[in-house]
Amino acid sequence: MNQVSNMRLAPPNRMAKTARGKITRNKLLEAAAKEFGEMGFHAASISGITRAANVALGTFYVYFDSKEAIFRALVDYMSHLTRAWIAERVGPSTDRLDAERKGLQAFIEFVRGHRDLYRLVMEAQFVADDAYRRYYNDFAEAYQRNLAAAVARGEIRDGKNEVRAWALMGMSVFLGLRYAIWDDSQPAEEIVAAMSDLTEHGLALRDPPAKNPKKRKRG
Amino acid sequence: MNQVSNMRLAPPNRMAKTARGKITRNKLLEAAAKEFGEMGFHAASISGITRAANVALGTFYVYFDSKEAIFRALVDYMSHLTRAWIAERVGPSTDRLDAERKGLQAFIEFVRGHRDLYRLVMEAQFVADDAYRRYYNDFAEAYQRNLAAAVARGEIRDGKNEVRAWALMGMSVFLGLRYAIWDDSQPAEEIVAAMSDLTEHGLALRDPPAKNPKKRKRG
Amino acid sequence: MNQVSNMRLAPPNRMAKTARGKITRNKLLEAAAKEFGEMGFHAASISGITRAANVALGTFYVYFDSKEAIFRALVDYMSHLTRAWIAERVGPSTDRLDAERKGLQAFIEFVRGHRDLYRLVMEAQFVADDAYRRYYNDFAEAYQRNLAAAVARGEIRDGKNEVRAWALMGMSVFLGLRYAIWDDSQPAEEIVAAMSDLTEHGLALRDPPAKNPKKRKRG
Amino acid sequence: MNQVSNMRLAPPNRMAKTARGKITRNKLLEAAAKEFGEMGFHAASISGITRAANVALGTFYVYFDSKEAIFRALVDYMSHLTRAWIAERVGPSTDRLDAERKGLQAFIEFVRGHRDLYRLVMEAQFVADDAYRRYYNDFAEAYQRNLAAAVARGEIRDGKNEVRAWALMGMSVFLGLRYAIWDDSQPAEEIVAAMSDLTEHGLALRDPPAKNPKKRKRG
DNA sequence: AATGAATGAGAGTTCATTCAT
DNA sequence: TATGAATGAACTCTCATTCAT
Repeated sequence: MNQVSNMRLAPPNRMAKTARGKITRNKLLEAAAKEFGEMGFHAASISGITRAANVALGTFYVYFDSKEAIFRALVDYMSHLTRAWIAERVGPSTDRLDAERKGLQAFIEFVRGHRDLYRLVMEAQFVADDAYRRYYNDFAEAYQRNLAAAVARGEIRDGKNEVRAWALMGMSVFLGLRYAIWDDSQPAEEIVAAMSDLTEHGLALRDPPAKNPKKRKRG
Repeated sequence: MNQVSNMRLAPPNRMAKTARGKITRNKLLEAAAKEFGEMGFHAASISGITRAANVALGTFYVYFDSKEAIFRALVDYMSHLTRAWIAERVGPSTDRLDAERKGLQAFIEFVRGHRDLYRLVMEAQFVADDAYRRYYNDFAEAYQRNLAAAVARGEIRDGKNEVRAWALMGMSVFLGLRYAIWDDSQPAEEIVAAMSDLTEHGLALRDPPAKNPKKRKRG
Repeated sequence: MNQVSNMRLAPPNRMAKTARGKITRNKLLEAAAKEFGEMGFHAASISGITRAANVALGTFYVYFDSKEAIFRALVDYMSHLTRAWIAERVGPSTDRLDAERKGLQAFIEFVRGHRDLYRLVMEAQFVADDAYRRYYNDFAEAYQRNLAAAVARGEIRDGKNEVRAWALMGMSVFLGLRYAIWDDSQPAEEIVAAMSDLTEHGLALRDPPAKNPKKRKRG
Repeated sequence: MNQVSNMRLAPPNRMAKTARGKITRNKLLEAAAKEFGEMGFHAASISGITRAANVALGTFYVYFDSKEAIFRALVDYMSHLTRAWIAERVGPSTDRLDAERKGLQAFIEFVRGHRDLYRLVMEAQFVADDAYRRYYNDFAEAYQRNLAAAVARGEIRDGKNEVRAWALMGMSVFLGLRYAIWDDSQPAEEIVAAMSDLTEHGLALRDPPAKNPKKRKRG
């Protein structure tokens, strides 16, 4: 459950100067992740966080400027964490369609394993809009680049990659919400298979229903 | 901008019995929609709402049980409003792919015209999760039914319609966020065209990359 | 001791709309005057004020925006109170020197009777500097006008009345501090007599020390 | 502006034993003078002081017992500084009226050059009342002695010198506030001239309005 | 002598909700 | 139906001070 303890980086704000300080700071980050994730930003309280972290109330303000500041730190951290997780599972140089499948699979697994933390990202839209936008804009840009590269390699059809990136992110996010956060009973593979079919071949019939079947050579 | 005044229904809670009462209740709903949309649930205040509605503070509780109650009423109302708007623009019996195009177009237009109100729906996830789930579950069910019917009619390929429904909703929502709420400068038609291409034909090359390049007709 | 209950005006901020409201507001003003006067601005607490006023904590903020706001209200109020007190005792149309005597006498009596309240005015310099300046600037202007009028009437010698006004105010304030706030054992009349002698005739010998001692009648 | 570094004395509290210690202590005093002067006692913070002094927070308590302690040290120091400055400029043995003029001139110049530090003295009334009283009592006593001596020398009229001392100090303080701290645009000489005229000759006409107008030479 | 992490009491302020009128 | 005064729990944040290193 110790979802934040494996943070390699300790996001800025007010850095600790001693080892003890770093430990305390991390305890606070972990406790905050838990509190925010479980109760939401507004229901979470600083005193709850410090209680969970086993430090005095004032200690919080030694390391963070405000409730919002630690929240932002966590959102930014999640950005790295999500990307790292997915990148690791997608691997370096697969073809795009395979990467999509692996990416969604990794994403769903990630959300299932970090439900609370992911909730926090979604709530950022209403607490730290700029951090939220940054999170998805960064993601979208990388996505777009990957799509463009795949087009260039002749792996996928050409298209408006920016829109595609946002559409694909939206899919993942909603599938994550529905099949990871709300109900994780279905095997990720099934979700992935269903979505892959959609994203790869679309809804349309391969040979679109022709009025006059004879005329058809193809689309 | 009087977005709520044309509410036909006045959602439950505490119905007004007199004409005067109905007017007051509607003033409160409108004011609340504006306040919640502009400032978010937590930053909005009852006193802000009553001030905007030009009634005394106590009057609020004549018509609504709590801050959350009026918020829920608005979320539910939005559900009807969105669906009505889209249904009207998609029309009765088009083929599914066309309906998808029209539906997304209508959705983007709707969000662009009701930015604040739509924000409120998204925030529901953190304020009234059940209302939020209901909102999307209802949507997803209808969506699923439509897809199933289209499959039955032989209009689209078969597939796991539940997943498809959530994926397609996610696309719309994210495209709405990106191209309606954050930046509405691009013509909706372009977004629709780009997404349609994706949802209809997918990313994969029409003739999937053949082992033997000779066989390819186009690439 | 009920020093503020005889306030006729209730300074603005957030006016009460009902009789009950006015009463509550005045209770708060009285309690605040006492608290600020006795403990000083920083040591005084809102909860102390509301406790003394016998209302709930939140009630304070129904009538005042902040701790500073009620403090300012009291400073401004003191300005009126002081002036009214003195004006009443000096009477309408005496000659200037007599007015000075009566004014100082009234001032010392006022400070002796409103020690705490007067302390509050002095502290304003460090809490609400603008209110403090306004207080003395207003006073100084009136003073200056009176001096000018007296000069015009041939009652007193001509001179730079602005400087005179500030100097005379300074005298009064310090004598008030020393002989009213710190130690009120000496009869006001004696202080007044001593200061009048100074302000009327100055320190210099009546016949200024002549080069030629013969001319001196007394020394 | 290094106003405190030339402190010869380092007031008690906790003396430094090493040269390094003395330097640190002085850095703290200087930083505190600046912080208190600029922001006032309550808005100033120990951490602000140590930051300005470029030492760690804990170091403060090596040299001073408390925030109030260092404040007091500065008030006492100011007492010496003010007196020294004025004494130097008034010189040893002038006649009293001339000394008054020179004294006020020196005082105004001093305040103009040490605005912040002087502010600190005034605030002492609300932070360290005893130090404040000591400050002015000491001043008043010296003043009184000077006046008595001048009376004895036949330089000035006899009168109640204690009251005179407080009155004259009040004048100076208020003129300093008005013409040094709030607005220093007017030449000190003009202020001094105007006040000297008042303190030397008073307000009254030289030949007080006689019953028998014939005797009047002027007015 | 110097450091800086840790403390925790206490402050001002907000605001949904209640209730007497 | 409408009012608006009153409530008080709960919150975030500050900062002088202590103490182990």
